[in-house]
Amino acid sequence: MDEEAPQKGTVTQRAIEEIKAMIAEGRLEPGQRLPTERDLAARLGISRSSMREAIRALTVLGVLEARHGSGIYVTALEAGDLLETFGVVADLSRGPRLVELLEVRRILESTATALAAARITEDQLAAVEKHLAAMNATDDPEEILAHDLAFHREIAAAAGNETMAAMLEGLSSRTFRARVWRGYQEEGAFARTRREHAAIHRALAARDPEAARTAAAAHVGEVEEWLRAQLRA
Amino acid sequence: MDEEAPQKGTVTQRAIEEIKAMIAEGRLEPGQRLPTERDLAARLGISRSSMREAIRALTVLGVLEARHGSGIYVTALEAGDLLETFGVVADLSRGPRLVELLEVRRILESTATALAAARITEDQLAAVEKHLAAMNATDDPEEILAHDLAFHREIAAAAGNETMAAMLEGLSSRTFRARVWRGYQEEGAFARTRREHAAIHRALAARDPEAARTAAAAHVGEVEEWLRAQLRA
DNA sequence: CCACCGGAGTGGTCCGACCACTATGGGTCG
DNA sequence: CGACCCATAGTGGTCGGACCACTCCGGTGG
Repeated sequence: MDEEAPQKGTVTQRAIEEIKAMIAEGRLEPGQRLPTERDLAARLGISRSSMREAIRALTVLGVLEARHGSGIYVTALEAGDLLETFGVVADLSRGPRLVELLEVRRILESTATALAAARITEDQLAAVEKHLAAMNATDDPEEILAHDLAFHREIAAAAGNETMAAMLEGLSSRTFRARVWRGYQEEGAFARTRREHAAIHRALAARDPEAARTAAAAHVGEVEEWLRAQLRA
Repeated sequence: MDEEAPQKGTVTQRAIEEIKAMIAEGRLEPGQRLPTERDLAARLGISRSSMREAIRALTVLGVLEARHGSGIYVTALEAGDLLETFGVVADLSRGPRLVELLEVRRILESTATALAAARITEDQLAAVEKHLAAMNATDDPEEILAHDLAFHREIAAAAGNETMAAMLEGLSSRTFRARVWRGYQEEGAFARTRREHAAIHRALAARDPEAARTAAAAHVGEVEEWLRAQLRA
């Protein structure tokens, strides 16, 4: 009864599944510290090298966190931890795939903005306004970009769904870099963006979900259309 | 001009960024074969062990694919490749996070179903009907589950957005397992699911996007509500 | 011409050593 | 007595080399 020889795939893959299972079954709680690499390797009967590969894999997935000199820990398993990789996906997508990604973003962003309009608090609204004002007060592209991102991040947070907010975060980084490049080519893009942001803010302040949904959809759709046109060229 | 000492983070992390950059900048095309592990390690001045960790990390992200005895290749970078990890996220999410995930699925699934209603071809509709019929013809939970998944997969595919379809695929595996468990407890769940599926199919056949959106939202919302109730208990 | 087979090359695994960092506890100084 | 400092044990990080398992291709013999 020695439970040998499952032997499916690589030993590293097996180790990954093993640790995932430990977490899924609750044998490992969020924040908890794991045994040492050497222990884990011995326990599964594999070498430390292979175990390290497994740990590294789960680290990039945002499931584990290795602290040099201290130990390996399970992350909080919050949406932000796990969906960080989502940004990588967005960064590596190109062509038609990028348009699809933007379409997804349009759907989620418009819904999130609509939810935010219904739920946003005064404090959160003030934060949104702060970034809106800062965005309009400068013409340094880098700074505008930062406040633009923060603007949408605040709104997503106000929607009350952390998972959705984390996904939107990932869907934005690449998108926004593209928009900067866009500003280079198309004059008037900044002014249009400013109007769109103002419309979104108006809808939020008025607590009007439908107007917020429409404004957000138009905002993202604008970029989407431009990207579609670029691909045809 | 020897370009030394960036030295940020671990060498493995640097290697990961390096390869990601190669792909992002187009120096590596989808499907292309990479240099050998030994070459890559030498090129970046790191050990093979560290390079292997980097490769393993990008492998689990669906960016690279290692073929034993042959070489390392860049994947097609299709939505399905990159979003496979999305399922892991869903599997490891629990409690409130799971409800949020389901909320995201409701939004995407309803939109996808609406899009499908407008675009679905006769062939695709036939495939949907096939799974609907098969689902109703058996009472083996496993088989029902399989056809249920396929039912929604066909619809997502008909929506014409591969990225969205891949995300929904990841959002389903965990969800559906939960529903099976649900069937154990709540009588009538199967019958209700059957009605909901029929409503979705009706909307698709009628090419009625709004009806499709509503039916799909209700379908997912049903599970969502049940899960919310479970969490309160 | 084809089937077979061998070797070269590749990823997969393992080992053992050492480095870099952290945390802990005991000793020291104020 | 208390706060500080530092030696040290333990942990993850890196390295190099050895060997195994598999794939692929070209030569060889039928």
